[in-house]
Formats: sequence, structure tokens, C-alpha cells
Amino acid sequence: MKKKTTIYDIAKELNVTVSTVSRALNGFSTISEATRKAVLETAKKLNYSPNKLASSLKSGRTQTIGVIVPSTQVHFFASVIHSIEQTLKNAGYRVLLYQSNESLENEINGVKTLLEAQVDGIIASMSLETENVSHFQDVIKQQKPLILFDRTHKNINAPSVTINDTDAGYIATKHLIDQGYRNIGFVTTNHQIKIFNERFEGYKKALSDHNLPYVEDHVVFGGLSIKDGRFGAGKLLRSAKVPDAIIAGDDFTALGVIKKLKEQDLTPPKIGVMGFANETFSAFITPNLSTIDQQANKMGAECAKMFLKMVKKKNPYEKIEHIILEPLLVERQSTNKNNA
Amino acid sequence: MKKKTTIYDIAKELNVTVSTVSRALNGFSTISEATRKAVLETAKKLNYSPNKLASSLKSGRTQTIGVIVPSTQVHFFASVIHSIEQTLKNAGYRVLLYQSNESLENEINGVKTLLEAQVDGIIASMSLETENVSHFQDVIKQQKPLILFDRTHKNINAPSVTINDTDAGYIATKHLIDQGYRNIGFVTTNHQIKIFNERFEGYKKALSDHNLPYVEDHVVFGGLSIKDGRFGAGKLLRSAKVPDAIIAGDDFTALGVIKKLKEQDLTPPKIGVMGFANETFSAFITPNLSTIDQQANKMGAECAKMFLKMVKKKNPYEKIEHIILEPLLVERQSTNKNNA
DNA sequence: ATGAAAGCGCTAACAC
DNA sequence: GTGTTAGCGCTTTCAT
Repeated sequence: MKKKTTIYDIAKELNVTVSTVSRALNGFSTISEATRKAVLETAKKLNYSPNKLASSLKSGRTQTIGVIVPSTQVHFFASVIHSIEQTLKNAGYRVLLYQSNESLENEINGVKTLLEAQVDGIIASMSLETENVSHFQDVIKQQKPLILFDRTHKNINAPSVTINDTDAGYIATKHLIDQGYRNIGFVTTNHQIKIFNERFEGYKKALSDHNLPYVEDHVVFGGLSIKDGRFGAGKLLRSAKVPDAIIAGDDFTALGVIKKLKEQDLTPPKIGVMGFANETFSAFITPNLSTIDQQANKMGAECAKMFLKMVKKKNPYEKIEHIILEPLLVERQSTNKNNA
Repeated sequence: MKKKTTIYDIAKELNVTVSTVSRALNGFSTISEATRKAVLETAKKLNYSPNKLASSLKSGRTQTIGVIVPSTQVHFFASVIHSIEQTLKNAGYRVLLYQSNESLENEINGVKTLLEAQVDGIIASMSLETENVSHFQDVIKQQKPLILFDRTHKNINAPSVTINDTDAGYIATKHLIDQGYRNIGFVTTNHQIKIFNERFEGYKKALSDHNLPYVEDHVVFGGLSIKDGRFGAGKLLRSAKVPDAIIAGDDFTALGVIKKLKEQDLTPPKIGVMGFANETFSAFITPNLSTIDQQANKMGAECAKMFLKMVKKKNPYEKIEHIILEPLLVERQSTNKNNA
């Protein structure tokens, strides 16, 4: 393995200095056309490939952004990552990926790792475990752009891109009410993540706006998964007054709810079911699932644009923007009461 | 924004030299316990965070691996990335992500970008467009580990992790035959990617092993998508002898096939349908879809392990290993002929 | 239009 | 056990 070509090799070959080569390579205007051409040719001939590490060390900027998500296995996060990378690569940035796996410890390590790698900024969605957010404060302290999406936290004063989750909860509930359902249950999580609280608030507000009582027995706090959905539905079916519709914390949980209901011959829309997230499968299951679309692609693109905006400011935190996307109601069979 | 602390600041504070600090920080044994402790404390006090860029520049290793996939939106790739990152982070490596979006140009740029970022190796699955592979040869020329997974190419002499796609095609076909289907159609792609050719070979071999004729009209070459599936199914339904089962190139295509069949009141398993990939939704659609699992998580983990093995050799290409995982048959309703 | 040289933060070979 | 110093490859200020 022969040593890699550096600008010194090019300089030597042409009997010029490295500064000339560097300028030629970077398209400075103070270089004679002849020199530039010679440099470019020699670079090609010697198979030169720039070492961005060195220029990063000098400039203090790596053209790399860190992205922290719970898991790429969750389609929503994979989609957000997709658009972040797509958008940012066009602006000359690379994406360094880190998964927290819903663990706070991992997340802390992620921030540390990414900062040590000298990323120019971080885009993150928090783990379910995260309550103390001091690791994220470290990013802000360094005056590097930090953008939070979807799962944010009240104690952190950074820009964010979210959907309006109160609206999301409201819209989901209102949709069920509009369809004629009156006793609406809710299977959600007890984690202290803003979005879940907000959806719950939206749910309560919709009930109250439509003069429906809030029934404590109609809310199940647990985890979010197919299994939790089955469990939640089971619990609701055993409650004093059985709900005629159920909102689940996400589409997987909704799937569990549906499975349970099918077993009891209460296949939706007999009992209405709504999810959150609009996973790929939700359109294809039977009955297909009404849900709230969280605009993953748009969210990723907005995060990327926000980063690009912040990164060119001397003080990125001078004016903190919060972008709130509107949740989209996706009406499907599982809430189509008239066809019950 | 105050300047970041370096080992020089720590050295000055303690009246020692940077080498001492460096040694203490890196746990060299030639440092007195007292000094080490003092350094560690001061580092903490000054909020020191190492600049890995600098050490990478010095050492020539970045502890970063590049991963190139068509798109994180495809669940299979997202899963592979998931395990790669999980496995590699434990070994102290970071993952730099690049999506080709099935475009050769992007893929070429990806390799270039990652090499310029001085990654220690690359794990990649090729775009559908890729026929010329010289950009990948550049990685090998640099003697950096290159590991290809799932979508490989005959012209590239690098380690790979794949599933046995001939077997996959064979197993899928044989399963249908075992279920009693006799006229088996195939909706696949015309792209020159090894895995698709191999599945097709497996399909033909299974037919011949079971004394079934290979009927040219029963094979549709097109794209892979829900739409292509509908189209392919439509074409097969119009053929002289309508097939009683259809294998689709992937689960999305299978979904399209199923939709078309449902419209014609030929809902599987009336006509049997098999997919490839075992996407999340495949278990939840109606009828749920028999498919071939490609062991995404295992594949990612194997890629990561292969990289770790190669990276510690002086000549990583001394002995090129090809890991071939067995495809897993996932039997579900869509091929359950006895329940038709 | 080009050259000389300092320095980004860290490591390591070589002294003492 | 600790210090000195020369780079890693590149950018950039200051000269010429």
C-alpha cells in the first residue's frame, strides 16, 4: 500500500509550493489559469484525494452533522433520517448516525461521541427514558446547532421541529366523535415525553369541547407495542362501561388493539380504532387503520434546513425557532362507523 | 463562545507537558498515579473534550465506517443499518451514512465522500443502476475493508454477506409446489443485480426438479413496487394459461399482486402469492403474506464483524470470505392452499 | 501570482 | 516518570 498523495506531492511534481496547490484546488481567483490547470491535471494523474480531516482540523468545521434517534428500525425515524441525509448531502454535509435504543445512557454516549467527532451540529429525537437533559445542554454550550424533533423536552431551550401533538390528539378524537363514537378509550404510555402528554391533552380537550365526559377508566397507561395494545384493549373491554372506540398511542399499539378486538368479534369499525404515525403497514392491514400522519419526510427536511440556517450564524441561539407541522388525519376503514 | 480546552490548557494548569497529559488521558502505565489523577481531575474541571479529529489525523484512523445503502426508507436496509451501528458502536466505531437512492451517480459520490472523510472501511449494498463498479475498486486499492451485502456484483472481489438467493428462489417455489400449486408465475425485475438473477435461477431449478415446465409467459420482468405488482399480476391473468400461484420480487410487489387478485375475486390463497423480504407489513395484511426472510439483523451484524476482522489485518484482502446466510421460509395465509 | 511559515490538537519517538 | 519535538495534511496570513 503506497502512501497517499498529498498536496506536497503535487507541489513537488510541479515545482510550486503547497499554498499554490491548495489555492488551485480550492478555486481561488488569484491563481493563473495555467497553474490551476496544471495542478488539476497532476492531481488527477497522481490520484489525489483530499484529506478532509486535515482541513477540518484547521478550519474547525467538519461538514458533518450528528443524528441521534432511538432506532432506525422504527419507520418514522428511518424516514426522518432519509430526508435529513438527502437534504444535507446537497449542502455538502455528511451524516453521522447514532442510535440510543431508547436508553438514556446510550444517548449520553451518543452526544459525547458526536461532539468528540467534532460534528458541526446535532439533530436528535430523545429516548423514552430521557428526563435529565444536561447532555444536550453541552451541545448548546458549545454554541453548536442542536435541533430536536418529534420527541422534545420542556427543559431544553433549542429549536425544534414537531407536529402539533395537541392538535393530533384533538383531531383523532374529534374524528371519532364525528363518526358517531361517544365512549372513546385511550391506550398510551406513561413516559414523560411531551408529545404523549400533548396528545392526551388534545384528547381531553376534544371530549370536553363536545360535552363528553372524561372517564378515568377509559385511559390505559402502559407501553407502546402490539402486545401493549392487546393488553390495553383487553383492559378496556373489561371496564364498567366498554368504550365504543379506542385511540392507541401509535400504530403498533393500534394493531394490537385490533387483534384483540377481532378475537372478541368486535372488529373495527364496530369498535373504532385510531393510531398515530401512519406506518407503512397501516394502509395494508385489514381493516386498514385510520391514523395521524406525522409528516416524517417534511420533518426531516425542516430539521436539515433549520440546521443550515443556524450554522451560518455567529450566535445560532439568538432567535430560537420552533417549527410546528400540522398533523394529517388519515381516514380509513377502522373508524368508518357507517360501514360497521 | 470561549475557546475549547485542549491538552495544552491542562498541561499549563498543572505545570507538566502535553505528553504527560496525553499519556495520562490514554491510560499509559508509565504515568504516576498522582499525575494521572491530577490530569483527570483538571480535565474534568476545565470541561475537556478530546478532539478526535486531531488524533485521527495523526494516527490515520478515524474509528468511523461508511455505510452506503439505497435508502433508509426501505425497512430491510434500515434494519441492516440498525445492527451495523449497534455492533460497531460497542467496538468504538461510528457510522457515517450515505444513501444512493438507487442512483449510480450518488453512489459514486458516496464512495468519494466517505473516502475523503477518511473512513476506516465501507459497508455497502449497491444501487439497482450500478453495473460499472470502479468506484468500489478505489476502496480496495486503498486497502481499506470493503464489505458488500445483499446486493453484490460479480466484478468486485471483496468480502460479502448475502443470503443464498438461489435457495431463496428455490425454497419459495418449492413451498408453492408443496402446497399443491402447479403453474407458478414470477414477477421480477430486469436489473442486473445478482440476487434477482439467482432467485430466478432457483425458481427454474425448483420447477425442473419437480418436473414442471418452465413457461416463458409466466415470467414478467419489470420494476419492483406495488404498482409493478398490479401490472405484473394483470399480465399473468391475461396469459394463455393463467398461473395458480405468483412469486413476486419483493413484498411490495407481492402486495400489488394481492390487490389485483382481490379485485378479480381471486384472493390468495385461491391463487398463491409469495414475496421476498419479510417487510413489517407482510405479517399484518390480509391475507397475510408468505415470504422469504432475509435476516437483515444477522446480515448487519455479520457485516460489522467482518469489518472488525478485516480492519486488524495488514492485508485485509489476503483471504476474502463470503458469508452466505440461509433464507428463511415464512409460511402464512397467502399460500395456504388447503384453506383456499 | 506565488512562496514561506505558522498552526489546528494530538501522538510518539527520542531524550533525560 | 516526564520533557522535547517533529510531524499528520491542510489553510491562511504575511511577504515578495
